[in-house]
Amino acid sequence: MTVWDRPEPPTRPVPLDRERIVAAAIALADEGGLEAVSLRKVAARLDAGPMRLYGYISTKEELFDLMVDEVHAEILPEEQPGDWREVLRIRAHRTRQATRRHEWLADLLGGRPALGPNALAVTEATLAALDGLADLDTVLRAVETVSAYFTGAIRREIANLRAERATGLSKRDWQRASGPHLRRMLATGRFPALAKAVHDGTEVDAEASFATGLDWVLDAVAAKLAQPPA
Amino acid sequence: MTVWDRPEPPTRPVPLDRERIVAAAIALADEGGLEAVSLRKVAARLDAGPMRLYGYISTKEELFDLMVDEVHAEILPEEQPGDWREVLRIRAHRTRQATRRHEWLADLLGGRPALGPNALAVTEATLAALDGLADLDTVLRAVETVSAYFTGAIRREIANLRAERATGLSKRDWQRASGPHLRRMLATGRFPALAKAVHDGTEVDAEASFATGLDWVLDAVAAKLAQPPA
DNA sequence: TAATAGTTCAATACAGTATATCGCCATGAG
DNA sequence: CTCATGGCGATATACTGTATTGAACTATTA
Repeated sequence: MTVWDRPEPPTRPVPLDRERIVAAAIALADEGGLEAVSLRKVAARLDAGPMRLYGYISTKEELFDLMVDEVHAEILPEEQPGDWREVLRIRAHRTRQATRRHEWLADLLGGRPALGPNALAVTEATLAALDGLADLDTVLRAVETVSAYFTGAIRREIANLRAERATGLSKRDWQRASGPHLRRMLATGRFPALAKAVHDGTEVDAEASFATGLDWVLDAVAAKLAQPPA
Repeated sequence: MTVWDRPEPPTRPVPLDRERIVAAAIALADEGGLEAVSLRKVAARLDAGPMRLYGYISTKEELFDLMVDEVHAEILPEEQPGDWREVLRIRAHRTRQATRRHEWLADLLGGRPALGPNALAVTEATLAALDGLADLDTVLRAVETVSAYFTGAIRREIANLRAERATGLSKRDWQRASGPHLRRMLATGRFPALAKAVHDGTEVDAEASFATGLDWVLDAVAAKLAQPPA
């Protein structure tokens, strides 16, 4: 027996911490979606038994919360522009980009209040940028309205993207041909306006349509912020 | 042995169909949330074995899609007003109300493209109301922007509602006291704007804040629809 | 140094999940 | 009455999250 086949010493297990667990979970989710995240697989990726994780997190939901918060660190920009409108626009776009990097985020977005440190930091930065522009309630409503928009828009975008991927078709063709199902539905003649929309609608890229809608909402918010408090 | 204790004849199982399955699933979800919906429990509620369902649906996801579409029947109003703005507003409010009756809908809203007959009918009605108001692409963006808003807003509302329920506190108090966690966070002084918002923000009821944000978005959309096509 | 207390981790266990496979039984036709 | 067919249900598989329990190792105390 040479040194080479002497058995490895019983590998002192690498100490775990939340960060490493969350990182492993995110990696798993990036590769195979949220459903690929199981405590067993996360643990396996860290060379640990499943039960080991429960020393650091107390439930799978909590792990998801931690994952969401971790991504919020990517969303928070390094430095903020002074213009409130730009702050909101950038936040929306960064959230969208983060979701494109981590598609599973779409499944979690808006599903639970985000109270982790990074999410709070994002909120803080947003509120700070709008502070004093109008009475507090108006400001809050402005922020919430914009967030509601981009949350919903991002979710829909990802939902469509997945549907396209599943059929391997572009959005146009997807709606045109989408399985026999939609075809049949449209062929019934019960949905003339929809049929026309599917037929005549231009295919606009997702980013542009996201940005356009966002600008509309920002316009609306600007108008309300400009009004003197009632 | 009297007639009364004569054993029941081997109950010819009630024939199943999608409608009954979906209804059972919705009942389960209404009572215990989406996570309470398992194929086993749905089947049990219909006095059937789990495998029986696979003759009518091919996967659990499909069952969820059917549930969502079923609720869309509640969302589609009997008769539409002529005013496009009212049409959009009513659709938003009806979606919100449906989600309050079926909270689990919040978990599914926007998660997948809604292509069932009822969902298509809702879309059809909406598009019909906006037909001709502007060029098609603008109309589509208008509809999508409004949908994105109310989807996101409804999800957040339900998320908050659940969080409040979990702690048994009102929104105000929830944020004030919310476990030790948020308290500690705010106490660090790292989130002054947020702290001020939590401290000074008036508690507005969910419906009013939903309606206000919706009006803002509708204002924005109105402005864009009014503009002559570029 | 010896013994003991305590903490940390992993194996096992349990109850549940979605879904595939297969064999039986009941109903229909001939 | 017999036979075939097809729907149905029981069983099986490979997972899931999580509770419990016991073992092994660390640190402390006598």
